[in-house]
Amino acid sequence: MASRALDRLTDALVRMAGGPAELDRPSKAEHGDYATNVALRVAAAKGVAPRDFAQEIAASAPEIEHVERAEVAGPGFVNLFLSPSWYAQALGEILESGKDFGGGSAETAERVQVEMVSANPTGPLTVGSARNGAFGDAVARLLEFAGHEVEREYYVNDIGRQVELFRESVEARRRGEEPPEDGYTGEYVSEIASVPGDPVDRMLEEIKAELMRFRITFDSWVLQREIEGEIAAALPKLDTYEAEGTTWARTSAHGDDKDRPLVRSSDGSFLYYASDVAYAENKFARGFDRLLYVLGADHHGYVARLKAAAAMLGHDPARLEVLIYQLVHLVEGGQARQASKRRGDVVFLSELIDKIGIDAARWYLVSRGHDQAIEIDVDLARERSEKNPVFYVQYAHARIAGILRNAGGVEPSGDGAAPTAEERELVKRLVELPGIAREACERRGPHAVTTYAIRVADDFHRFYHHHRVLGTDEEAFRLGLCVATKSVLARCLDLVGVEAPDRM
RNA sequence: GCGCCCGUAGCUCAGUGGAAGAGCAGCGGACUUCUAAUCCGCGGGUCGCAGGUUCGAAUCCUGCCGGGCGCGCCA
Repeated sequence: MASRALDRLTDALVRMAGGPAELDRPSKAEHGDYATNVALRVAAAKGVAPRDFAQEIAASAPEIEHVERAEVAGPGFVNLFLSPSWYAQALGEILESGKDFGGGSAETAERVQVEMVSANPTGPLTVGSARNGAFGDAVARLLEFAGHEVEREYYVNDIGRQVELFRESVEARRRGEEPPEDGYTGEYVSEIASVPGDPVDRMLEEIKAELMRFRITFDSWVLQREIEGEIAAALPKLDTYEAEGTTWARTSAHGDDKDRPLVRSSDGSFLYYASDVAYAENKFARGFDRLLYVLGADHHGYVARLKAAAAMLGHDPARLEVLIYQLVHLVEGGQARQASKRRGDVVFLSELIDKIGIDAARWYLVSRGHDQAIEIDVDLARERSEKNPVFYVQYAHARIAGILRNAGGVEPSGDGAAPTAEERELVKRLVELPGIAREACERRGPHAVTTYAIRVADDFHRFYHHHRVLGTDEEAFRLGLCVATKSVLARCLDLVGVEAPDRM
């Protein structure tokens, strides 16, 4: 947590105790506004009993500005009870910060490249690619909000066996013949076949349009064809040897579990790892401070070899970061559907969007930890779309917009005489945003944002139900709460690429 | 066989050393109101199992069980 109002409390406790302090929100109201473990953390180092030390802290805590009283609890927690002045200050600071509230947490701004989606142009985007994009784009947005400069890139595998197989499959269809062995057979193959032109070019255009519809815009598109020409220059920088009639990269000496072949024995053409190396070198040469690769769990074996490439090329492997997300499994009609483009038995992003909408799709795909497999029951996702948490959060935003539309000339303010329980909870929730945004960014975990947004909406709906805003003695303060809450909700939604409607 | 990931309420999942949570599903309540797509209440747990570290473990370490993904000339 890192709002200024919170930081000042933490700093004061650190000075008082002479050691590290953390503030937590207790689950029970009788445990105060905030609880600190400072006595537990420091007592051991000082060689005193935790509870005794906690007593000392609790006794002098009221000397800290805005601390009304303090109690010792459990093994040595200190529960802090804050005065109304703290809430006024905290809310005032949020209003003052406006749209910037919670941002700019980066200590040093970096140039970061996020390579994501990069699906082969051999078929429409699947829900797996959608998770890649929703996750990668949310991470990119978090990085930008923290103050980093981000470039989004899509790597197009426009050459190689798969795209040739795709071309042959389409051409076979045009001639009315059976597709080749292991060829592509989906319905979309027929559609591509029915219009003239190169199937790969056309597929790529469809992917670009689909991504735009999904609100993901790329700054650059790199073709494997272009990288291929840089392989010859990159390979000499590697640690290689000849064996079995081919050239190998000694990646096992750099953390990989086995070496990787660079050249195909049969015809001397470059293999995929050679392109990986050249592409990584190409990225580093563009001067990025950090390279993020967003890959599905079925590519987790790439982590070690990509880092090995960075090391062999003379770069710090820590600057090359691979973000792995678990796969998206689909269930429809009680049957699992495997994501395989070649068999054509797969749910495409377009189908998911048609059924549950862009907002729900983006929300749902980032709202779980990236290490967690997502199981989507396609039928159920549609039926329950109105109960999707995204609507709950959007509704809170729209409700506030409604209040603000009806508001007269009263100026929103942080000053309130004696905030009620619901108002206190809401303010404490809002001041969490900076910490949530920073942690979500540093851990590359945007799902923390959606989890937090639900809590904010929860606290607001509760406040709304218990207290009228307009035409009350507390109108200025409550309007301030509304403005701040709307801003925080809008920020959270934007960070995951979901719209914040003013009306629903 | 080896590597990565997962195992928390009936279901879907948050919670990476500090007092076990949310949503959905179930049951019962609340609309002369700034939006009832909301709110209030109730029930529900050997945090996969067993050890270890620690004042303190769902969280860290070891082993095991169960599930997912992957394991050089495809990308």
